Amino acid sequence: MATNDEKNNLVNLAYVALKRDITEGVYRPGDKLLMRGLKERYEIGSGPMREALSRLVSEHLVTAISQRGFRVASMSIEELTDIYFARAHLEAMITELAVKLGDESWEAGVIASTHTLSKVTQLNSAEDMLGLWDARHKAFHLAIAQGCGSAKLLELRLTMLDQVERYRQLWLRHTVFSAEALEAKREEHRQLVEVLLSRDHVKARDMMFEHMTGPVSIISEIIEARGLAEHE
Amino acid sequence: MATNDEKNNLVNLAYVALKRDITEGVYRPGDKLLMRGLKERYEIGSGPMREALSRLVSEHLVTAISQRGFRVASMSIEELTDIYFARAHLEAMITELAVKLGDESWEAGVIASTHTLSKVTQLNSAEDMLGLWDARHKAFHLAIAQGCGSAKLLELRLTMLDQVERYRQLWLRHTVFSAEALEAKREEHRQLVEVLLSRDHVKARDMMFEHMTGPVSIISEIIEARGLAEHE
DNA sequence: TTTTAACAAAATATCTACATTTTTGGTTTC
DNA sequence: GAAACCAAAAATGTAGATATTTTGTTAAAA
Repeated sequence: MATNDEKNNLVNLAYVALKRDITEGVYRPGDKLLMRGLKERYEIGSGPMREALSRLVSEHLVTAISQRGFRVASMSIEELTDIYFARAHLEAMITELAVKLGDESWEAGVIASTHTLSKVTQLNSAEDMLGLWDARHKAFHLAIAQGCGSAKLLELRLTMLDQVERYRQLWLRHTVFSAEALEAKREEHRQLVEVLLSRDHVKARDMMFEHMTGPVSIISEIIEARGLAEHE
Repeated sequence: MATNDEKNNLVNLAYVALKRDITEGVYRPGDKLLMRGLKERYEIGSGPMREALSRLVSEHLVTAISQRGFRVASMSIEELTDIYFARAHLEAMITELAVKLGDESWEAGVIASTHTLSKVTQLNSAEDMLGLWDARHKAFHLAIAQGCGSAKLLELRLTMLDQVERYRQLWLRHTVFSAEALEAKREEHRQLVEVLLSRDHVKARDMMFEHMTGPVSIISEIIEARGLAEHE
């Protein structure tokens, strides 16, 4: 038996592939997703394809109208603002809990992932560097959040992360490819960890909220510049 | 054209019907959901049925294992505790925001729904009374939450409400059918509204958190008494 | 006798191909 | 210019083929 641990049916493969294609911009916001094309691209029948689409609908990456098929969910400044507002509040709340409840192994995890993140330097390609920094940055924030001790809260957090992903990708390139921006983030993280370990939950909460809302203005500009929002 | 406004395809009908059947206990936690039976009961082919199941999976009401079909998600004291913990924190946070940001029309909405809820009295059948109180109680809490001004937060809130529904149903019968418990809730609501309107967001936050966690011990007892949890 | 292993049959899940229904977009008619 | 119509395109649904898992049986090993 190969390395297929859990779910390896066609629906899953199509789901993962389409999700990637949407977040990577192969299909752009508002694009119509024609069955014909999808079937061809993912080599799958309509039934399973619909199921995969269905999942993305529940993640708000795709919208569906009965009898009129599927579209890539549109992006807008309004959604950007709201989603980051909600996410920042959620993350801040989780952070407060983590500071209150986190034990020694939580602290260890935070410190370890901070270190790992700080070690990302120029690699073969800039693209590799992007991927690695992103992965470790996510791991860093996850390590913090895990201290809250609630599986459901962590799940909610993931929901938001999924929904924000397309917007976040825009910010990511901006940040990672600017030595200046990257250094600023590094410093923010350093201060954040300091406060976390000092167990000042009010300060930690506020700081995390600020940390999470920072990207909004940058992303806003990029969206307007590229005309990504609400194209008729 | 009839009253069908939006989505009236077979998938939706099956989704709604199955969801109701699960929350109402027609299918019990852990039950295997056989395609054969489902197809028959909801008069639908496997394709659409899978799609409906798929949606319930994303709402955590059903679990799926590749090649082994679907089951009603199990219930457990652990999940009950975690889900109410997460929900209480979320609702408390939203309440705090609502108190900070809610405008006059928000206040009006809260007062109106408080009044409407208080007017529920004995009806034809006890079952009718249950449904009406539940609907108005939900409307009351929604009216409060809407003050937060964030569509995404309200959406997260609904996610949690869906996930908690099976547990909440247990509490509902216990509360509505006991004049004593019902009166206690009424008083809690009265105090809650008082604090909301006084704009004391810290107190409102804490009070909402308490209000939301109250049912846990009651539900816990019911689950143990009925042996609903994790049946082998 | 009890346990383990091997296998075959039945039940079940998954997928494809095609049939049906609905929408879309262009053309004609008033 | 608006309404009515029609054909092409697309979405939705069904039936049945294929693949996988489960179950029951038998026989060998402990």
